[in-house]
Amino acid sequence: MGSYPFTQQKRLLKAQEYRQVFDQASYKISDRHMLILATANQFGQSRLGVIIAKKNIRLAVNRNRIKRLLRESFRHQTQFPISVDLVVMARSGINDLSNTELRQLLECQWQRLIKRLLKISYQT
RNA sequence: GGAGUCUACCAGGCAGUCGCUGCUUCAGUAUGAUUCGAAGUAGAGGAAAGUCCGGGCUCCACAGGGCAAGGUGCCAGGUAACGCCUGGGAGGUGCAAGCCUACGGCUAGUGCAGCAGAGAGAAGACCGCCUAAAUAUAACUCGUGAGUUAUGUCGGUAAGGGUGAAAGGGUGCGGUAAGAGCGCACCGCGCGCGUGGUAACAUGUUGUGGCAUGGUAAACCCCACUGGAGCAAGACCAAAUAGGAACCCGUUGGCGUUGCCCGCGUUGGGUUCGGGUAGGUUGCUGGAGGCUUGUGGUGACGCAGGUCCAAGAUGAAUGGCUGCCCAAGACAGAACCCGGCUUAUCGGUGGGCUCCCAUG
Repeated sequence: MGSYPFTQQKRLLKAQEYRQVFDQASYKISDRHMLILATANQFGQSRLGVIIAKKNIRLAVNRNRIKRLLRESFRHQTQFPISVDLVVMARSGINDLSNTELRQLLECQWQRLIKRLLKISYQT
């Protein structure tokens, strides 16, 4: 049975690491709830960073909820063909989604990303 | 039983499974640090919120005094302290239990007050009231300036009407031309004194004043009290980089000093010190701590004993999924820590008190 741990190595921790993703973002997936930036890394495992602006989601309780759901969904996601650094930026509409809706939406976004990644890796 | 009021408390639960953070123990590589693995254990709130006050803690400033700005403001007590709490007083409100109060000083000064109204602060004559004094006209009487009556002017007047939120104490009697604290009695008010109370204040007065003292100080102002900034405080370690210091090596190197030599200036390499950016460590949770027993106090709270240890993250943990149950889950997430205040909030539980109805 898979345990899917989520340790410090699987997160973006420093401002510099976030900046790298912003500067070299080779893949972008966007809709009205969120924006996902991604870039390939050399660590052998994918890493996640989350940005939720106070302006978009006012209450700390809701910011925590979205952050946790994002992490949980990312933790169960093991199908990336190459290791990538991700930054997920929340937009204000995301707070209207229920837990179930958000989970389904994220599942869908991961599939879109995987397709893009596969396409690139075939070309190279 | 119904209605109300005050106060204390709870904040969905259980099971399975996959994770996250701290701590403890065990095991492995290779001593240790560290990392990984396993097990155990702990892991948001009554408001964690707003950041509105007060402290602890840290740094800065500090001989003493003054000025400015802001805040607080009945009295006493509690407290580390407060703008908080408790008790008391005063005023308002409710049948009551209760609740509310920005509650120092406009008999220090300055200012302000729409509309209405004659007049809004050493006030005022619109209607009304008066003809005593002054004066004008007319009539009459006595007889040449006096009297009486009538009408008016000036004048007197704050009783009555009218305006207004408010008209410069109220009622009665005297008084007067009419009136008026003008005088008196009672009531009210101020001052003084007595009594009770630590005091705010209450109460009495067979003392006194003759009404002088309208409102507004979240208007200026007067009186009393009041250092500043914050954990991104502060402390430590420390790649990089700028410009430095000391020592050593070389001085047989380069450049300049007219060509050469000496000398001088400048330049080099290494080590250490210092510096402090990125980053890291610490501050960081055992405390004005919780629970409980006794005791002092009307109470807030104090004192003494016993017992317990209850989050500590740092891109930031405390969650996801599945199933079951019910009264169907609100507001909402620690970020140095406490004491308050304010605001948000689905429901529910216990206790005290008041009023109404019924029964005994």
